[in-house]
Amino acid sequence: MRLSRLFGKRQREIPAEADNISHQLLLRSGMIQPIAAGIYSFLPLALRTLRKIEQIVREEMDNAGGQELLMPALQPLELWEKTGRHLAFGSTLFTLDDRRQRKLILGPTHEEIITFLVRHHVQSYKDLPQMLYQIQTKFRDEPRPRGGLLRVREFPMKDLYSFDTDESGLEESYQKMVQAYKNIYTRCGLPFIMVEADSGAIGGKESHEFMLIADSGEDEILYCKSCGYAANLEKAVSKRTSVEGGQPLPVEEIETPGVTSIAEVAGFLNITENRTLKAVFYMADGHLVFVTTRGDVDVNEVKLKNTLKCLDLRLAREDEVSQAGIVAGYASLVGLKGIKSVADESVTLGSNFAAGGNKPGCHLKNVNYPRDFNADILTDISLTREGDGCPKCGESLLITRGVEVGHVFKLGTFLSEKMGAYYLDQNGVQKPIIMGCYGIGIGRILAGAIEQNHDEAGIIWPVPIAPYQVYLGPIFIDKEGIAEAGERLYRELEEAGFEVLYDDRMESPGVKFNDADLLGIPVRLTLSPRTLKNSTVEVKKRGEKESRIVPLEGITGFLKDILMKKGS
RNA sequence: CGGGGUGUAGCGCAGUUGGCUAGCGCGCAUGCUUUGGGAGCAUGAGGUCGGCGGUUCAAAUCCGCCCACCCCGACCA
Repeated sequence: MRLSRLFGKRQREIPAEADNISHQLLLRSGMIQPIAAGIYSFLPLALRTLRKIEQIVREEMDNAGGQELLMPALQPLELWEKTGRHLAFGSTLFTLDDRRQRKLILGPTHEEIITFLVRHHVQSYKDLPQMLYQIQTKFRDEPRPRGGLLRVREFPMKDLYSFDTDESGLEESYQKMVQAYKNIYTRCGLPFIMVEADSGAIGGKESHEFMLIADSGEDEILYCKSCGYAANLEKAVSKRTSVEGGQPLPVEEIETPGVTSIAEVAGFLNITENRTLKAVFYMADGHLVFVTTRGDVDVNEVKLKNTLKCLDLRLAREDEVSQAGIVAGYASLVGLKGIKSVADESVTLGSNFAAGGNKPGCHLKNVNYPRDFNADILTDISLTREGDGCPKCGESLLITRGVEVGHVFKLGTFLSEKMGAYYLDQNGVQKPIIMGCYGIGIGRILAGAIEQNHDEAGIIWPVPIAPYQVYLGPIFIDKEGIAEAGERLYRELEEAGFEVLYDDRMESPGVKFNDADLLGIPVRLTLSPRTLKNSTVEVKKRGEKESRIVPLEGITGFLKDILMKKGS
């Protein structure tokens, strides 16, 4: 490709709207163009990288036993009403009416469609297992698109669905996909981490996410250096530790006027925060829920939401709390009746806690579980923090940020049951098909790759997903045979099978070098009167400081070597 | 949806106590001179000042309503 003809202008200045690095570089390099919030055009350069990522994904899916197909983006809302998932997706679902006022949606994912398909084409255990996938555009009306391609409303995604007869089959499919995913990120040249995850709106049981480590990532990951445990913040658990509080003593009332927060209570009584009980109030699908934890523990709202099995969860407003007869600042579960309650396990890990007295200006000392209070649900709803003990080995957990570029779920049978996707087993017994689903955000890999691989000057593409492998930039192109030599070399490289971006522009060296750096093509070739005189060319790898002079004779072999080399 | 911010040429910005033909840098076009890390000079093209309405002799500038986009939070590949 001739740079003079390449569609998509590079920009010298950082676009004002772009805040994070991949967004800035994608815009500056002329790879994407926004048209509305979270909606972008992919220009030729970006599309080449996208296609390369897709190809790697496709090969790994095929290798793992997947079959590619293509489902419609346009889906009847009816299908979603059948599974009830239109409620879980809520207004994230793009909806529209056709000319007969039939409700349609733009698919945010394809479990409904694929299950419908499979229901019609699978009858017997002999038809299973199956792994079906597609690479297709997904639509999600995200509440807040952000970060360029990191979070958008229309995006290309690979989604594979597995169908098995039993749990061990699902486990096998799941492991095949995990391995395929690992292969994909490795082949793309992108360091990743696999973490335990919450399954969110998709539903289901076990779930893992694949993260590209990057500071701009939206997700927080807790991980253990010594045993390898890693989990998304919303899923992470920690080793729970008990607080020494001594033998249970009789409950005692204390006057605590104006003392409401945990910090104030602890200070007033001269005890540590983990010797108190915290009360937090949520509205779950419109109902007030009393949530209590030990004073040093924060609530993990995702865990709480899963525990309550509710669709909508938010902190309750003051008026909602007082309407329920609760005295904010002095509340506890001691003697409280008629309100749904959830307690974190931490309330059992200690004794003689300080808690609210359920009347203004009053707290209780020596509150003990379960002697003095109980909760409808006792479980882990704690927010794990950096420094907490690893649940597996007890070492201190570390925290980092990542960009989620893949997510695998064990779905089980709830979708197949709702959609009527059954098979007959060897004994002629009808059983629901066991499902798994596996997604990769192709466009997000592109953005994540830039987040991971850049410097002040621009992008540094890993070779396997670079839009072009070689940037060929003759300088002083108007001088003694340079243009001709450039054209000759361009032709030679293309004939040898290299993907070459040929900078045929009449520009100063500085302009060309800066553009080459911005675009991040892995290898830069510079042809100049100086090098040409000795029948040589200057070769510089994008990620390296030093360049070297190489004879034109045999240049294709030389390039092959450095492009193949690992880590380049 | 809550909180914050911004809309003036392709990009980055100035101008906003109302006042002349709306400016600057980059980029773009033409010409000459240049050229190993974003060259110089000259000439030139390019604007519904986010939109609608109002106030006024006069609005980018004041008032009202609306829209769009960005950032922080609740959600996700």
